[in-house]
Amino acid sequence: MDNTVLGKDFFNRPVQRVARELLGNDLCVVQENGRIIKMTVNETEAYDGEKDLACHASMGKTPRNEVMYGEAGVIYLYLCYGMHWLLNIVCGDNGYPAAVLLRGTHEVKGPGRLTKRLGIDGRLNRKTAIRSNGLWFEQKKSACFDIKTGPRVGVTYAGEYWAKKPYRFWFSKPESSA
DNA sequence: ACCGTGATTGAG
DNA sequence: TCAATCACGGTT
Repeated sequence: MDNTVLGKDFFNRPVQRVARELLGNDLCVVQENGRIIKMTVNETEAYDGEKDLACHASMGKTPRNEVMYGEAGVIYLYLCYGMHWLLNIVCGDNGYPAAVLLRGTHEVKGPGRLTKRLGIDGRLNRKTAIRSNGLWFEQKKSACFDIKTGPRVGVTYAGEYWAKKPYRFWFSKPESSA
């Protein structure tokens, strides 16, 4: 009984919808030692096109953000503040720059700590999120309910309109009511 | 609150 | 070339 792997069809949709529906599914990574880590996604953010002033593509295509203009389901990993690798998956139609940021799982809170725990870095940038590349997503049957939305983190520079957009999505385990 | 850290970016 | 900026996290 194979778990369903989320593929291009899943990510090739409006990024807000992908960000919301990715919650509750498993992020899977093969470590250097061959061991597989699986964690439940519980926080995401949507970055939606050149019009979105918080999106890396807001200034048009550059060497760094070029991958966002490509095929859905491809990994976008970039170094933030010189220290932290941030994991994104390209979403939407080819040619339209959008991506969902993986901000956290039930096991690890924070986008920088997440990649550190997973042991991933820029080597995965521009690779497709499939098992043979060592990073993929598996659909989980467990219900994901009570999804919350709110402003994205650390994007005040984008101006009030885009900074306040409810493009951040998260939910809590039933056990932890807090 | 403030700072480490270095790639990225646009300007000169 | 150069300096400002930055989708963070740890410490004060």
